[in-house]
Amino acid sequence: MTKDKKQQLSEAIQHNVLTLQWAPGQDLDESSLSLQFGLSRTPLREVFRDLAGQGFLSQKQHRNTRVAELSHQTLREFFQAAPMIYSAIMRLAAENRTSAQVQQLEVIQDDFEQALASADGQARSLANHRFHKQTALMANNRYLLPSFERLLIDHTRIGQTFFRTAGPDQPMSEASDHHRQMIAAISAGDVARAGDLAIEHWNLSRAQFAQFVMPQSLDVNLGQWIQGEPS
Amino acid sequence: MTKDKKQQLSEAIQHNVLTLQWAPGQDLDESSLSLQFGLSRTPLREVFRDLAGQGFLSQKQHRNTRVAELSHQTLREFFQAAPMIYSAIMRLAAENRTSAQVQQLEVIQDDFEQALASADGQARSLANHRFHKQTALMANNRYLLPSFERLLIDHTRIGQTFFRTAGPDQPMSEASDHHRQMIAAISAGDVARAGDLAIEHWNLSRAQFAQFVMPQSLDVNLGQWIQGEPS
DNA sequence: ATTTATTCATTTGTATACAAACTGTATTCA
DNA sequence: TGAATACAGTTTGTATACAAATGAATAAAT
Repeated sequence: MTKDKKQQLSEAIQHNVLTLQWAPGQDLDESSLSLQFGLSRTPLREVFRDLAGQGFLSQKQHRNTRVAELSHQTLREFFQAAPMIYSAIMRLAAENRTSAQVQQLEVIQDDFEQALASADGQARSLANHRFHKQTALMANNRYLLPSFERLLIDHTRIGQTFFRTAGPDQPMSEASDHHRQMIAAISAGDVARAGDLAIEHWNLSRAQFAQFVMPQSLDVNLGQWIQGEPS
Repeated sequence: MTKDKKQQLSEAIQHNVLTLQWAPGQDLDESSLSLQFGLSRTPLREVFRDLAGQGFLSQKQHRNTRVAELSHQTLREFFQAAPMIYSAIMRLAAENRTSAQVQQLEVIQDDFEQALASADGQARSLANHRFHKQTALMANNRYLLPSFERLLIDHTRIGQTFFRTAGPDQPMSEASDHHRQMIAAISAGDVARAGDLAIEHWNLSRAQFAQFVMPQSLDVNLGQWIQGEPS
């Protein structure tokens, strides 16, 4: 049953990071985790390295491994990159998708809608994560993937706040609508439409990001970088 | 003198991969390398993992680590992603550069021109690599960086053919011209111009890519994807 | 003769013991 | 009292021995 312990460990860490159960910047303890998962430190450290490479964790020489930080410098960089990469992924997904992948995406979207109906913020957020991850799989481009995955990690972490608080109200169902339209565009191979939808979908997220950042960086002129490049 | 053996090993591997001294797909041997660098397998394997995460190497479970492959599927994906990412990096470099970084870039460009004057294809190619890597550093965006670095690795590997064969002739000095213009645009903070130059510079590379691919995939309709998306 | 098992050698993966580096506390000296 | 230093405890990094998995070669069977 508990086949691949490394895989299990990796997924557990990813889960804890994405759901903010482990806070950004939080220290990880090798020995306690290795005890907990019945692994020695050697393979555990390999998992740490992989996840650091993917953007879940961060490592420095002779210092303990931490959950990747989410500073407002990070967020600035996020906003500079996200629309472009999301849009490119969506376009490529429309171009390269297979019908099996589209079916899989529909299943994931069903899960997402079910999660929206529930009160479980984590379930909502993770279902949303899986949706976008599937689009990246469909885009099938190894060069874009690592950047996209990094963006998605932080997008999901920031989105926690949003998915946690709200009921099944306005912006939530709007996001779900977008997903449905994306599936249609991808399925039809409508590259331009898929790209536009990504931008539209991402614009919807802006409010929630501002909300997340606001309390902890009042000193920053948000408008300057929320709306695009400083002139 | 030989301070950090892991760092040395990592750089040696990167060098061998980038210069094609290790061919794409070639197997690496843990025990012989660990002997050669005076490191035990544990830290050596950590270096392997890091470099696999960065796109230099590739790993599969219970199989030996290899130099990352360069298939023509890879190249297709390369062409889909490269112009966009290069252009974005160049724009951000123009936006975020510091004067110290610009100075550093000028030093690197001097090296590049010196390398062009020499007959050493590897030196030329690596100098070009360093130039573009510096622009990525200046762009200062952690989300874009991993994709850019992957592109640059394969760009450099493919470019070997080009830099090896030619003398200090037409396209070579044109590339150098572009570099100089990029420095000017970045230094002036001219975001749009920097982005355009990236596209222009990249278009120059197209011929050399076609040349690289041609002999080993005669069965593919090159025109279809060299020039952009299939319609 | 071709396919299917079985064995053995090689290579990858894991556990553990040991070495090096860092962190915080206590002690010394001005 | 305050700064600097030394020391101890903890944590990270490395070496090595051992276990598991793979692949090639041989033997067996149809």
